[in-house]
Amino acid sequence: MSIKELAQQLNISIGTVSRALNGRADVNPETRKRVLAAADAMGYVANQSGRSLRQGTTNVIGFTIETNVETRTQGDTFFMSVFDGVQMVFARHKLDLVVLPCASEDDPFDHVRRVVSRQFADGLILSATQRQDPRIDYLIERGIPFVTLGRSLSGGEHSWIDMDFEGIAAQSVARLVAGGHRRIALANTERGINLSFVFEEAYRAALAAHGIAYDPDIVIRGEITELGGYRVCDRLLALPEPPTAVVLVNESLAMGFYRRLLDAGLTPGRDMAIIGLRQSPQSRFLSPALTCYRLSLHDVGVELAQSLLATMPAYRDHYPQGVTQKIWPMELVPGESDPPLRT
Amino acid sequence: MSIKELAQQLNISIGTVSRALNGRADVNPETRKRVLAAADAMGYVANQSGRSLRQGTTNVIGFTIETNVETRTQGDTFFMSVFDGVQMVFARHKLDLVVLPCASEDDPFDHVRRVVSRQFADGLILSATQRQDPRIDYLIERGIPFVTLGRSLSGGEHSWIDMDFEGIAAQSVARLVAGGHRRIALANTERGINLSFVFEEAYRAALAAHGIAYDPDIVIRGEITELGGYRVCDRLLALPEPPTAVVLVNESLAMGFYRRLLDAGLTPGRDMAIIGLRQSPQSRFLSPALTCYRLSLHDVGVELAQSLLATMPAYRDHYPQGVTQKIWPMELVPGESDPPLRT
DNA sequence: TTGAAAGCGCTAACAC
DNA sequence: GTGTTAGCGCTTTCAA
Repeated sequence: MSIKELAQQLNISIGTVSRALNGRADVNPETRKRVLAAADAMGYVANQSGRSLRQGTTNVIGFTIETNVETRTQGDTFFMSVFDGVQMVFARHKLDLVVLPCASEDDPFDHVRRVVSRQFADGLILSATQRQDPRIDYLIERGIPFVTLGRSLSGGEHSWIDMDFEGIAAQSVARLVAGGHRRIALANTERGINLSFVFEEAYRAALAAHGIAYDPDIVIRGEITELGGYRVCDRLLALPEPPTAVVLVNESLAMGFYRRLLDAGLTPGRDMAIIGLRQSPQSRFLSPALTCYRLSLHDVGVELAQSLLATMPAYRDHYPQGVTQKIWPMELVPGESDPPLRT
Repeated sequence: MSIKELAQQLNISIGTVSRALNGRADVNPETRKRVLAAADAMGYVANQSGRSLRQGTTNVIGFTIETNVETRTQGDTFFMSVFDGVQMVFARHKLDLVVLPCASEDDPFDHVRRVVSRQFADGLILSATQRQDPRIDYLIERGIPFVTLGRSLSGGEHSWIDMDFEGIAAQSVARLVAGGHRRIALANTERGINLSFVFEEAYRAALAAHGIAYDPDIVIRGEITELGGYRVCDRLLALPEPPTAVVLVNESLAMGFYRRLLDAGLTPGRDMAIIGLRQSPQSRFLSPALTCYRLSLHDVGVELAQSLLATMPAYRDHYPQGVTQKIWPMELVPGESDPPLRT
């Protein structure tokens, strides 16, 4: 079912059909009605390749995600909600969101390069930004509109949205210090992803602000999974002088952390204070309830979409915000996992 | 950077360039080398729209998922691992996997219709199959190659892969009965999705096989989330005669279920035996460890990809398996959550 | 208000 | 082994 066939059915030229379907003003209302009715009846929808070739735009926005171990074990929860917010905005502009998973064997940079060079999408949303991220430089160089979920040292004037890791680290440390804790560990992710650096820096700054010396022995890096949490706790407990509190870079670690404490005959919270990161369906059902931080992932998705559109000439008018570089605030959800230190 | 420019650079016709790049035999090895080198140097990659328009194929496979509440809140991640397996197979054929999230506000049928009519993809993988699923009939009618992750009453001769819910239900009930349980509840998902029916039927059949009467009061339907599990347990505990064991349609329910028992001063396992569904990162860290079933999601992805390719004329030769209708076996992972009934 | 026609980038059929 | 060219479906310019 091509526009040609549709035009033949109607005894109209294809040009008129195209104009009618695309809402051009210079078309007889009567004609338009006929065209729309026929298109609907015959289930006609414009072929995207033809349209893209002609217009040079795809009406598709790509969202790259990585299907590595860490995303695989916790990513669905996070991204699905973000997608939903993104789509809500795109739907208004008849843009389609397409998720481009980068296979674990594949290199994220090559992946983005392939996507771009095949002209898959008019714009991109990148996740899992690295501290130095060649994808960002590449997209800038190629002039492809994009926004990243996560900061990076690469680029500069591009749009990004990131969570307020500084705020979280500062607030978590302050809360623990107020509870009498001085020996506060950090369970971090492995180096590479930018969040790892940002979070650790903020943690160090927060310690310094309270006059606490940084001790590398109680900064443990591992995989962001339940098992990773188990192992981190294991290493902390094996220290000559274990910490009395820990700040987790990701709430997925909490479950394994709790379990390791229980296996050692210790009680999470009472024997070691724990503050997680994002409130998740799981963290609410931990016992004791995990102290963590709340944000609306749906709203993050909305903001991502709007920031991207703001950088695209065709949509700039609707979103005159320009370049967006936003630290997303998160709200403390006090739990029972970080009581004051018993003296 | 188009093929035309590339050809001009090389002083060769675009036809030859095209043939060289596409690995045609009738091209001078010397010429091919020059073309490939130039393409690489200039970062040329064929425009997908032009190619699609000409060949009528996109080299893209779409994987539809739904970003509804259950997928969004489900703790563990199912799809990322499946994607990874799917991509491994597609990479061999230079096919790109693209995930098409259906927004929670959108209708899955409309969504598939849009995807198809815009000729986005050469083939589709559908998930979250409904008992009656118009998407299946539609794809068959339109002759679009597809495979579903999940059975359905719709269609017939199409390919699908589904988990062995019958086997799980039968094995779970048998295990509990062997432990002395007779009053075995079922925590099911809400009606609609086909798995709900399949699982419940298998549960009833298993009860019957052991001479146990079906009691609708202990079949509770709710949301597949931690909170859903909490609520299911709540309702079961409120019964005049609570069950001594429960079979969960999804392991995400387990965490809330455990929590509700603990809140009531009961011990999961000892006071109520629990068998979950799939082994997930979380279920391994529950205490007592959840008895559940294991499968390789990566392998499911591989099988999905192969089944789809087997139905596509262009790839049929590599995968001569024809229509695949496969019940995926799952392996029992005994935990401590379903001890024998104390007498 | 409509029709005719060019041309987006590409591949394949055909001519040489 | 290479060049030429038609045409995939569509939008848009230009002419009527």
